[in-house]
Formats: sequence, C-alpha cells, structure tokens
Amino acid sequence: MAEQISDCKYSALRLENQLCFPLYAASREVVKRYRPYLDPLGLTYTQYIAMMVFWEQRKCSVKELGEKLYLDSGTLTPVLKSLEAKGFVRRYRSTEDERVLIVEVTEAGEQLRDLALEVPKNVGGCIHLEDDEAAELYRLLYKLLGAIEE
Amino acid sequence: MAEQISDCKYSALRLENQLCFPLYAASREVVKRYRPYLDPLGLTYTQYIAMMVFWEQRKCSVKELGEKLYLDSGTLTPVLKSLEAKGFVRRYRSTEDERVLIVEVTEAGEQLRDLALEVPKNVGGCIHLEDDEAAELYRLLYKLLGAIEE
DNA sequence: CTATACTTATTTGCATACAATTAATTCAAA
DNA sequence: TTTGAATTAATTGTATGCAAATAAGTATAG
Repeated sequence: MAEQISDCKYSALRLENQLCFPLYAASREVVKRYRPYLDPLGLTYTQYIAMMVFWEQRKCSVKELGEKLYLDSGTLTPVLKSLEAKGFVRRYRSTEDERVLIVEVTEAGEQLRDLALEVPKNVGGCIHLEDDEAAELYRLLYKLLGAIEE
Repeated sequence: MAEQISDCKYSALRLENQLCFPLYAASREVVKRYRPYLDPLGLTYTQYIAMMVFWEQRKCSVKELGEKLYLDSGTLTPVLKSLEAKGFVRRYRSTEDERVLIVEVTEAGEQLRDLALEVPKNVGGCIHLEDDEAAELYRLLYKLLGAIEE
C-alpha cells in the first residue's frame, strides 16, 4: 500500500509544504475582514493603510509612503488620487524639489480618524488568536520582511 | 517633552501596531520573489499554486480548487482559462452534474512539474529564516487561517 | 556650463481579487 | 410532479499590484 508519501520526489511542490501559501491566503482572508468596517468610511484597505500614515504624520511624499507600505508609485498614484477625490488628502508638488509630490491630510481626513478608531477593534474581534501567539506572529512577519533578499 | 506615546488615543491606528499590515506586506514581498523563477515557466503565482493542486491530484472541480486556494470562481475562471490556453490543463463539464466544471492536468502540464521543482528551492534561497522560525510561522499562519470568523 | 546620469512620479498594460449579478442545473418540499 | 430553493460557474465592474516605459526635474562629471 505505498501511498504517496510526503517526502516523495515532488514533496517540495505540495501546497501543504509551502510557507508562501498560508501567508498569501491568510493575508487575503484578513484584509477581506476589513471591508464591512471600511465600506461605511468610504475606504478600501489600501486607502486605509495609507490614511494611517497621514494620521500619524500629516504629510508624506509618495516615495516615503511607498517605502512605508512596500508599494510603488504605480500602485499609489491611483490610490492617492482616489483619496484626494474623496477630500481626505490634498496633493501638491514640493517647492524644494518639483519631482517630489507631497500628500497631506485634510480636515475631513482628520475627522475620519475618530470613526476609524472602531475598525481595529471590530476586525480584532473576528480573529481569534491568543495575545502571545499574535505577538509571536507579528515578530516573525517583521523578521520575514527583513529576511527577504534585496 | 511629551512626544506622542505609543498608547495615546490613536495608538490602535498606528501602522506599527497592526498585525494585518506585516501580513499583507510580507505576502506581497514573498509572492514577488517567485516571478523571476515562474516567468520562464510561463506561470504567474496564482497559476502556479493552482498547478500545485493539479500536480497532486490530476483533476479537481473549480469549487474544490477554490476551497483549497481560498479563491472564488470570479478569480479562478480567468486563471484556469489562461492555463488551458497554455495547454497545461483541460476543462470540461462533469457528466454527473453539468454545473460542475472539472479541470484536469494535461501531459504538458505534467512535464512542467519537473521544471517547477526548482522553484521552491530558488525562492527558499531568497528568504533567510531559521528552520524553526519558518516552522513556527507556518504553524501560526494556519492557526490564523482557522481562527478567522466564518 | 552642459551633456549625461539619476531621481521621482505618472502612465500603460496585464493579471489578479472580490462583491454582486446572472445563467444553468439540480435538489427538494408540497 | 412541479415549482421554488439551492448549487455551481461565469460574467461584470471596481480596485489594486506590479513591471516597464515615459516624462519631468535635479545632480554631477568633465
């Protein structure tokens, strides 16, 4: 009864032997949980994490935002235009260096912050992980982010 | 010197206090590392993990594949049509239940398997995590996947 | 100074993700 | 048995992600 065993020739290609796959799947499942709470605010998840940066430091260049979020300008340009269209940020070129685009939170964007306070609370309630496990997961994810070549 | 402290009113909205964000960022960073190795095979990452399922069990319905990959038919239909266009799978309706679409690996798809064997090896070389940390991360990610409500 | 290299953001094209709707088929209750 | 509910994919529309090419501004070597 030689069933396929886990260390056969192709075991490295089994979905269950990948680290990338649960990472990819869990990321999407978690992000999906934000939607019911972000929809009423008029934000997508990507817009939400961008707003987090503006709530923390009021203004930011596209390049700096991209470094913080691990996203390039090809992704961020439409996201920031959408946030501007909703009135949550304004965009303008730096006078010091015309290449640099500065994005700054508006008053409406600031007001959104209080409503957004409920979001982490609500999403946290959907994810049943022990505190110490969440902390260890957090640590390992940042370690992974730092452990990727280049 | 009362700088902003980490437990101020809005600390729950700080990017660095989110579990979701390193999950989201790490997922994209890791998936990105596959591209140089998958491009020569003519596969995207999503197509690659779908092929993993077909390499393991030859055939699969769209519904079953969706359950394994945490993806819905809206995402899978174009992915599977693309794999079919490249000749790696064939698609046909089940005769038992005409609602069900069966996807089955072709001979060309099988042959791709040997080339794909190099992929996990190469990507693994880009990610410098200790074995025990990778194992713990793996465990926590699957726990998280199971710990999401609904 | 000036031509060239570099930096920053935008644009373009392609492939997802996913919610919502639709279409086809099967199931199941009255 | 017949009709309404449920199941399964496909379709539609919106918003990313990202690579590659482009455009505009800045720095720098000679």
